[in-house]
Amino acid sequence: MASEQSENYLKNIYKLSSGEGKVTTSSLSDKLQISPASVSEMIKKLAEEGTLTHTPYKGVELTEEGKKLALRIIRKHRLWEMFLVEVLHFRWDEIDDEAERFEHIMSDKMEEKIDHALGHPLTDPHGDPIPTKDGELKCPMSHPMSDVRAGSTVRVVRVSDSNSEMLQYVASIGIALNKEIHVKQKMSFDNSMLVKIDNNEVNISSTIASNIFVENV
Amino acid sequence: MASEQSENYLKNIYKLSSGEGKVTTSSLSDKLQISPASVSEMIKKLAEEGTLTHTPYKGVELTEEGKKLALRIIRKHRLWEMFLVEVLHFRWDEIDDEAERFEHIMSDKMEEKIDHALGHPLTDPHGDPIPTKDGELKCPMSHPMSDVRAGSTVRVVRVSDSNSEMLQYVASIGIALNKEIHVKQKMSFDNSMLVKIDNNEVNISSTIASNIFVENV
DNA sequence: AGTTAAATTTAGGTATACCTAAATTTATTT
DNA sequence: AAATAAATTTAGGTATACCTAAATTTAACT
Repeated sequence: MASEQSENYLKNIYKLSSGEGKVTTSSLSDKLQISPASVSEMIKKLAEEGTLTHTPYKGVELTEEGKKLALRIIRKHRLWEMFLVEVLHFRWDEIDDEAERFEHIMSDKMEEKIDHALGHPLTDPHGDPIPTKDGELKCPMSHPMSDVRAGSTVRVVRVSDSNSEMLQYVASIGIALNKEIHVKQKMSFDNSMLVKIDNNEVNISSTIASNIFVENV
Repeated sequence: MASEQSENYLKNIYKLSSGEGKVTTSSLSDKLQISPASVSEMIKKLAEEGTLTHTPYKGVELTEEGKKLALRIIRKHRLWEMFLVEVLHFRWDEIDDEAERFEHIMSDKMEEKIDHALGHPLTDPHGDPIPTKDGELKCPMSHPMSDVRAGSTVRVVRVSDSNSEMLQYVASIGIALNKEIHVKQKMSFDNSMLVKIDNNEVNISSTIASNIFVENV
């Protein structure tokens, strides 16, 4: 069995890869808040274990086995989040940290019991799909628009409803479900994005971008 | 905050000390299945941290702070066990290992939520008392079944959770919380007991009898 | 194309928590 | 009281996973 930290790397590589394809050392370093040097080391170890392939100086890609493991962790994370909200009545904004720690120590038996107690839910409280036990993902997984690379075109599948003022603004600039968005440029200074919606160019702040969930098109 | 392993040491020192007073390196080594050398090292570290006092070659004793921490872990362990049985319908011989891992990552908020969801229970599924948040512990009036005289009828209030194999066996012969047991005979040669449970006659070894806690009925 | 900047990797070092083997202290036996 | 046995501690070493600083590779800019 992979170590707790290995699992964490796999999970986050999977998440980044759905927005980026190949995942770089620095994007992982950013996401995990671990120095690039340490990430580089760990990548070497994971490559030896066969959960990912590494092209030095280029990036990493999960193997089939690595993807299975990542989806299994994501399944545990999302089932546990669902459980926290439905059964223990945690608020939405409280659950992520709790699930973060638990996903790695959750036994397979516990996974089953929780899945059963919740009636085999298909999505977590954020609306993200819960992978199956075999590591399959029925509906495509969305990712925050903030993870999308410049040059890509994506389709909106979900807008986080944490803030109604933001929802209204987002609608006013033409963003709606199934709307296609082309990312022209990512500003390095504040991570805002220049995007094209219905032939209009708009600048979107990183805060907003991280609340708009898209799939590749 | 103490590390996960520190917590484990404190918890087990507490458990041993209630039966032994001072706890030795070798008894801890036995209980934790960690070499005496490693235990000795860890003890030195815990003594420096102030959670226990160590008289070299003699043994250790928890400080007030150490006892508080230990009882806090035990509280989390027992609350989680209760939750596993009451809410997720685990069998009571399955829960100990699950709780073992979780007790160390359970946040204070989670502790509160679970305590509330269970209606502030006073004992865990084995009948062991759950310490309060301030680290107080009230033992129920009970005695080991090995002390019961032939001819008495008693009620099970607690089964010591020291050994999961024994727990499973005990469950298999029909012994459960609040179950009534009639002691028919005590064998003088090996101190085993002939008892009646649900109209079945069973022989119980002295080892098992000393791990089943009962009250008179 | 050549230089500079950015990203990545390697080198050397830290902390935790474990191990075996050897040394030391304490307890037991003759 | 001396010798031996048992318990405990110290010494030296391992694995994981992190770090900073230096070296290397790739990308970007005149």
